[in-house]
Amino acid sequence: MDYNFRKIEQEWQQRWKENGAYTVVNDASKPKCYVLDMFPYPSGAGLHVGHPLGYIASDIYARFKRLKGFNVLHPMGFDSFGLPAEQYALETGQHPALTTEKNITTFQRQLDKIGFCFDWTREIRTSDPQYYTWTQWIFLQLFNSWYNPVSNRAEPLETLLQHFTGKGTEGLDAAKTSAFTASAWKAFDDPQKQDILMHYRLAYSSFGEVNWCEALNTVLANDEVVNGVSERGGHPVVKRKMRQWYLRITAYADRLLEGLAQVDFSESLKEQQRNWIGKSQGAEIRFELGPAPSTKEWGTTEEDLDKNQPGLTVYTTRPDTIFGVDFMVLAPEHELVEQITTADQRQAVQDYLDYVKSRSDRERMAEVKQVTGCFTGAYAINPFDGSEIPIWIAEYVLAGYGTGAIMGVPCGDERDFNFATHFNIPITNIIGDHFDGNSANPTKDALLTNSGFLNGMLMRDAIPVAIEKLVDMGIGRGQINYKMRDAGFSRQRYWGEPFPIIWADGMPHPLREQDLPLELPHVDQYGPGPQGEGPLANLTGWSNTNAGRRETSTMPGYAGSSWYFLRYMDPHNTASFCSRSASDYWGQVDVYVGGTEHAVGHLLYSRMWTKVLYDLGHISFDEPYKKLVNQGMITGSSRFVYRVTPVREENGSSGTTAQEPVAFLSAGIYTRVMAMEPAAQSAFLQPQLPWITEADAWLINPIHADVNLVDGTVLDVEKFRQWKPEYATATFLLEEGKYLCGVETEKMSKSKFNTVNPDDLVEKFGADTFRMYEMFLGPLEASKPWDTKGIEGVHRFLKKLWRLFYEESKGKVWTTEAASPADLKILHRAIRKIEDDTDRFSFNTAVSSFMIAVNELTETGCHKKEVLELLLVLLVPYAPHIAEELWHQLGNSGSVLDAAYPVFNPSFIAESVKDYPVSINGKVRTNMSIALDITAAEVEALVLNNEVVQKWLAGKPAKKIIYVRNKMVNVVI
RNA sequence: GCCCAUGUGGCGGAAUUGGUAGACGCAGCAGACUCAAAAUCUGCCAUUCGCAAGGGUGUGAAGGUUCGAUUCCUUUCGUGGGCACCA
Repeated sequence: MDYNFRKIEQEWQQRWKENGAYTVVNDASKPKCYVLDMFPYPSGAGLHVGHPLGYIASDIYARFKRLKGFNVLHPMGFDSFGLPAEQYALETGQHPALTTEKNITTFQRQLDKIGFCFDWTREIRTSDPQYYTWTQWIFLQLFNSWYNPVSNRAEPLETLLQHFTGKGTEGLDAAKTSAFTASAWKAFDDPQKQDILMHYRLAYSSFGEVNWCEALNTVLANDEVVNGVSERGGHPVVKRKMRQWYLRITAYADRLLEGLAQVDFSESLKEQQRNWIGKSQGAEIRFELGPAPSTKEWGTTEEDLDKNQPGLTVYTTRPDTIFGVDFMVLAPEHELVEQITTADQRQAVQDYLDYVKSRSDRERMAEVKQVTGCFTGAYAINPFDGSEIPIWIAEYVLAGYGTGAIMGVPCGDERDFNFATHFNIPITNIIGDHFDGNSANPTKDALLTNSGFLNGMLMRDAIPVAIEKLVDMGIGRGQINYKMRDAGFSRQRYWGEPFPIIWADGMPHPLREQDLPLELPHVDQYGPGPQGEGPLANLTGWSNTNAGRRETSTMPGYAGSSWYFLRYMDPHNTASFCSRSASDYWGQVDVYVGGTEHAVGHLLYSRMWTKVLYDLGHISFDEPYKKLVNQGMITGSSRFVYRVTPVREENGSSGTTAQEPVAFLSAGIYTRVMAMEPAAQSAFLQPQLPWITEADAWLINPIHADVNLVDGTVLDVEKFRQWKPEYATATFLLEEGKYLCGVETEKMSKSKFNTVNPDDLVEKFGADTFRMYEMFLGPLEASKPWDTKGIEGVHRFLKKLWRLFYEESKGKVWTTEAASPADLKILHRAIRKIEDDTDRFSFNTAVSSFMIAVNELTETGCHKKEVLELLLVLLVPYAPHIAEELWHQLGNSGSVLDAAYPVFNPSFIAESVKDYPVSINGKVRTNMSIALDITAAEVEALVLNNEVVQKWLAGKPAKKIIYVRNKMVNVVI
């Protein structure tokens, strides 16, 4: 009886499907565990071996937890709204709904072959109206809520209205709108009130500068723009003023930051989120404008800091360096520029502004190091010593951050130093020896000099002192800034959730909840609508209603994915997005598995939505994911052949027509030839390639060969000849009868011919082998190269395991004989190691431990059911088909997953496993067994009586015996 | 430039987190079985000295702490990723 994996896997997959083996019910009697994968976008391109990596890991973990008695939720679905399907529709005219459906079918078929334990009854698709009705519902919650800075949470708009009616804007952040009193509020008309409310809503519409991508004909969020081009497709992105929907994620900046302390994410991912949020603490300082020191009394109240007051307000994180200010710089777009520029500088400033305008964002980004700027002719006054500070404009200061103006402290800031040096602005040194005159020193640990009342203070201590003084003088205050901006939430596209909004009288009116879902209407044309609107604007019959005109943009891709993990808990609920009992039971996602590419997009948005739903009382937790595991990339291992190409006389370009001779050099020959002088090269090649005449008449180029035509590094020459017509008659220069390819590790991509299709491997080796091999490749979180050759080792292991039960010649070999202590030692060591490894997501070492155990059992000839059965329990998360099959062969019924075996009970592990090494003088070590938790004296007696130790001590007394942790005994002679 | 990772045989990687470095697998070499192939099995496989027994060296490099360092600290180099005029 052979290991017939094809038959076994097909039968078990069939059985699982028929029995609904992985259907999960909300069973409050069992502890829960929620294991989630980042759901895929169903793209049309097929899978390669890198794609299932995370799914396999989560599948193993899900089964493992079920084995340990947990009720495990392990669902799968599709992020089925999105740009690519619509781009495809534009090119081919196929409706996105159709292509998406088709892609999902393919996707599911591929996944099913690998034997995942997804509960498909809970499948969700973000483009399904049953699903997006709740996306729209949550949008309305956001629209009808505001962030109360006093209670520090989101609240329904009613509490804001109460506040306005009672106290006006008193106690609220004044920056949002200009202040008004309760009576003024009551006097406003409706449009005025709506306009004010819009400044508070968590989802709001506003006229502002957006990232516009002409090629995609839509607005993009900041995280969808990378280096000035769109993340998808790499199209140019420009700034444009438009009316847009936004998500007030900035209100949650602090809580998103603080929440990172409670979640188990990798340090680098947390760092990425922190960088994105970009919190910085500093101060805003207002400087009086020159030219001469003013005699005006400084104000002392908050209102005096109003930006409308004369003066220049800057933002700095280093108010301690205020005596080192040698110049001011405004962003070119700063509103004061026009006002303060003096007559003799007007032309120069205008020229500079023209220059700045002429430069694109990309140019600006590419030439970061270039120092440019222009003096305005105006001066600000240092409030402490009355000195005049020249005010410049320069593009390195950004209008959108802080106040759009900075104070230049060249001795402490690199950019300021470069600026001062470039424009010959004298530099004031306020840090004594710490400044050497050649470069800025951004230290906080220097003692201040030349700094008036701050003299002699440590800089980091001077920061609060300086702020306090500024507050006393009424010219400054502590201020926290964030780099993060509110997230753009509308797209001028078709394939997304329609907004449940109707515009009338210039105001947005939400649909009533009972009118949801607002279904996406069918279109035949996917081109843009008029005036920068999306395709929905072309459907005038749909967009014009009695109540007004519908919002024609749609929600972005991240809308549906920001809350999908909640829907899995209660996917068929028609009364709410998820019943409170379901979300209370399942709670946070215990383990979330996915790539790092969503670090600052999806992961931040879904964290925010969770916090909003929590604040509004819809769920009981405010962080969605307890633990996040980022699987690493599987890189492709590309194979190269080295082609010798003649250079055409006429134009000097290399030829590729079929008539021309084609030759390939094996990798070793290539290396040798490349090391030769040109004359030697032709002398070497000519005997074999007669068409080579002169040294400069040919070229040698490495080109990608399809990895599927290569076994290890040996090229299958015959298959290669058939690959492309022009290779059919090629000459191959071999080494020892073989053509060897060059190897390089690169990202997997079709164009590099280094992708490997999982279907082929599953067909050839089986799903169990494939699953275990993907895990065996290396640590889950590391990026590692794919090597098809290695899969045979894992396949051999499974065959070896099978032979512990059945052998071809003898048939059944397993017995009911009782296990010996030696057998149990092998088993128990495996249990301890594999359980621990699986718990820590160290799947590669767990697979190794399986191999060791099977090797040992084979070696000792152990075929005992008692031992093998428990091994299957351990194995079922990794290789479910073979484990279930053999489990049945042993005469068991039901699934191994539900076997109530005491495998994972700590007391189950025999004493036999516990042996500990002894180390003497750091030199000699051997194994000996000692009991746990014995006293130092007992250890001493044990060690000294130990035969091996006696031998090495050779009669000499030990000076000291150290009982180290990990039960290691160490003796110093 | 800043931040975060990371560096171990020909290759992927292991080392119970300070305790026998190189587990396990791939590749390679030698052998068994076979008419042959496949499959399977056995042995060798960091480096150096040695016939051997047995030594020496060795975890990117240089220091340090420790009885003991791949692991901790300092400096430095290489690779990968993120951020990038955020004041």
